[in-house]
Parts: sequence; structure tokens; C-alpha cells
Amino acid sequence: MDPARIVISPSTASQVHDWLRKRVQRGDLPPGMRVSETEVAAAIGISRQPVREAFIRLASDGLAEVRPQRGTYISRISVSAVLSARFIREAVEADLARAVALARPADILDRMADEIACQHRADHAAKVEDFIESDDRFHRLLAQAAGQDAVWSDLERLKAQMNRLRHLSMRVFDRSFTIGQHQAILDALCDGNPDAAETATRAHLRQMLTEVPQMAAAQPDYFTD
Amino acid sequence: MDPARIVISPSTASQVHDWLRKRVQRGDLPPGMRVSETEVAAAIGISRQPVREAFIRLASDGLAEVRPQRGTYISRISVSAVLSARFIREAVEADLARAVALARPADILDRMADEIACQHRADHAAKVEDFIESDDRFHRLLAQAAGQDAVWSDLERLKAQMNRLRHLSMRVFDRSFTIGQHQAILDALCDGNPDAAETATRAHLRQMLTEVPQMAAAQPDYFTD
DNA sequence: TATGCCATACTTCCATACTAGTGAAGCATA
DNA sequence: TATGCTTCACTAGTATGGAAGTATGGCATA
Repeated sequence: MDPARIVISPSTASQVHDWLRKRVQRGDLPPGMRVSETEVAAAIGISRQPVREAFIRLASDGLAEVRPQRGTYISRISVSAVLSARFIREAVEADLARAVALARPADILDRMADEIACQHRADHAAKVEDFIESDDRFHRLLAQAAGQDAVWSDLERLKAQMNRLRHLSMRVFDRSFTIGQHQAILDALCDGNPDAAETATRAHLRQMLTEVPQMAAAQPDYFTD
Repeated sequence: MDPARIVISPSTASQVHDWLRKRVQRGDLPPGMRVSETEVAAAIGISRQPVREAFIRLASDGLAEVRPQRGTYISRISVSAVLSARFIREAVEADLARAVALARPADILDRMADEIACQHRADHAAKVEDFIESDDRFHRLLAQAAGQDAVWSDLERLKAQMNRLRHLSMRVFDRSFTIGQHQAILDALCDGNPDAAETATRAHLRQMLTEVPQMAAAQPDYFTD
């Protein structure tokens, strides 16, 4: 038997944490919403303690805010946090793109093309969730192609706030435009042109600079800073 | 009275977390060491629950590993995590350096020069802690000078593993060499030369590429991956 | 000697009870 | 009406006991 298939059953607290995190990221639990240890515990049918520990983890993720003796609230989306995460992504992915344009690993570039096709399909079918997941895979593949898979894992922690915003914005903004930018990046990579790849990547990620203020203005209750 | 001076007394759990985190980063609690809820609680004179919650936070920081029904251990330093954090820092600080070289905010450049002087003093006095703190301030000023203070806060989370390694390596490697690299960066910034600033920054951060394997080879028990 | 079983002493995890801080509603007072 | 006080329901924080899982050493057995 494959030793990797032996999984220790995860604790209640970490299961609750996973559940809450997904709900926050998808926007089911909107920014500013109050959550209560007691209520969540009662809803699940467990004691307060595991829920409390899940809240602590959620706070570490920057997705919740525990105010002692007052209550726990889903964090509002910090505009400055999103912008600084965006800055970091631009710098990092620009370097990744340069590296990939030089290495040009055929198999991974093929898979990136597959993802773009997937994004076209999701766009036409108006499946926002599918689109976002494929978008993530596309960027992850970029890191993988540069032999820096671990880098993407680190970025994901920073992306927590960005992800929530994306679930709002993807319903509003033109997805086909995003796909075009992905295609431009891939074209430059396949051409083996580092400068063009970097330029296309930076242009793609700077798109957010115009979108974030619009989102924040449209739903000010969800944002802070 | 200044409203900012009103501080709500932090919970026991978060105080324990701060205390443990500092001890891990300084190397007082070495990688691989076993820690126990019961023992820590008894040592401080409190119940197990706050200690347990501190452990959860520590695990979120990537500094500890809680193994259910088995024990809690201080994380070994992940070589790949350090390298990917380094990759991210190089990309980000290269962009920051370019921006600063164009803006050239005189006041902050002065403070960077002050930090270099501080590093000389700490080096001669062999005060490792002082040196590391000034090193951090130098890099934070770089972000500040680019108007991206929040970026440095994000990087600090990634630096958790790197920091521990630094407390080991700073005792070993030539600190005056590091100071020289800082000076080269600052010179390029003051010259208003973005290309030179980027080059100097990248060279500085690539230094780690040679140091990490040496550290890992010297103390294999402290590392993993 | 080698193997398998079991008692035991740990560990974290969860449930429960209690403490202490917060805030809002109600009421008395000026 | 406006102000200040009390009360009370509710919050998160902490203490403690016990449940469930794990590792280890001793001992009987082959």
C-alpha cells in the first residue's frame, strides 16, 4: 500500500477551520459579518472549544478578527493589503515569466494552453468558480515552469484577501479581456522572449490597480483602508 | 490623551504566543525540540488552554508542528521554504530598489545611511542581535522609501524561517561583507541609477544561495528538505 | 534470542463550568 | 429632554476533567 494514502483523521477544529475558510473566500460569509463561537458550535453540534480554535486560525489567515469579550467578525477586505499583495505578485511573477521564457518547458506550456481553453469554456458557460480555479492553475503553472512551485504556495497565503475580492469582481469585469492577457503572456513565453513575457505579465497584474478602487467604491461596506 | 495609547491588555494566550515566537526565532528553542502544553503551562503558572492556543498560532506561523495525540515540536528549518522566500524577496526588493532610485526621498536615504553606520558599530562590538535588527530596519526603509511599507509587513511573514537561519549564520559569516553590499545598494539609490540599484539588490539577496546549503550541511539536525 | 501481548505513562483533543469584560436597554434623577 | 446609573444578557477567555490516541518498556511465550 502506498504510505501516502494513510491519512490521520483531521481534528474537529481543523475541519471547522477549512469549512469556514472556504465560506469566507467564496463570500458566503460576507466581510463585516459577526460570527459567534456559540452559534457555530450549536449549528455543527459540537462544543465551543474546537470552533474557538478554528476562529484563531482564521484570524491568523487574516480572514477574521477576534475582539476580546466583544465578538468575532469576518474581516473587511483591506484595500492596502490587496494592493501590497498585488505589488508582490507583479514583482515575483515578472521574474518567473523571464525564467520560463528562457527555459521553455514544452509540457507545461501545453498545459497552460489547455487552461486558457478551459477559461474560454468557463467564460461562455458563465461558470465563475470554474474560471477562477483555472485562472489559479494557470498562474501556478507559471511558477512550476520556472521550477519554483513552492513560491506559488507562499503567494497563496498573501492572496487570501485578493481571492475574496476576485469572487466579487469576476461577476462584474470582462473575463474575455483577462483571457486575452493570459494568451499574450503564453505567446511571449512560447516565443522565448523574456522582455515581452515580463511586460505582458506586469500589464496583466496591473489590471487590478484599476479594478480594486472600482470594487471598493461599489461596495464600501465590504472594504477598509 | 492620545487615543492610540489606550491598549487593551492582551490575552494570556497571545502573550504566550509572542514569547514563544521570539524564543523560536532567536534559536532558544531549537528546531526539532519537543514542547508540551503541560510543561509550558506549569512553567508559566497557568492552565493548559492558553498554551494550547499559543501552539496553534505558532503552527500557523510555520514555527511549530502539532502532531495529534503525539506531541508538539518546533519546526525544522525548511530549506525549500527559505529558498522560495529568498526568491520572492529578490523579485520584490529589486522592484522596490528601482522605484526608490527614481524617487530618491532624501530623508529616508539618510536614515538608511544611519543604519549602515549602526551596522558597523554592531559588527565591531560583535552584537549579533543589534546587527540583525538594524539589517531588518535597512530593508524596511527600502520598502518605505518606495511608499510600500505594507509590502514589508507581508514579507515578514515569509521571513519567519529565514530569520531563524540568520541567527545561526550571522555568527558564522562575514558581516562586514554584508555591510559592503548594503553600502553598494545605497550608493546606487543616491546616484538615482535604477539598473545599478536593482543589480546591487539582487546580488545582495543572492548571497543567501551560497550560505543556506553551507548552514544546512553544518547542522543537518536543524534542517529538513 | 526473537516475537507478540499488554500495562502504563504519556500526548493532544474536546466538553463543560466558570470568570470577567462589554454594551445596550430601562429607569431614576436633574 | 438630557444625563447618569443599574441591571442583565451576551461575549470571549481561562481552568479543569476526562476521552482517545500513541509510544514504550516489561514480560510471557515460542
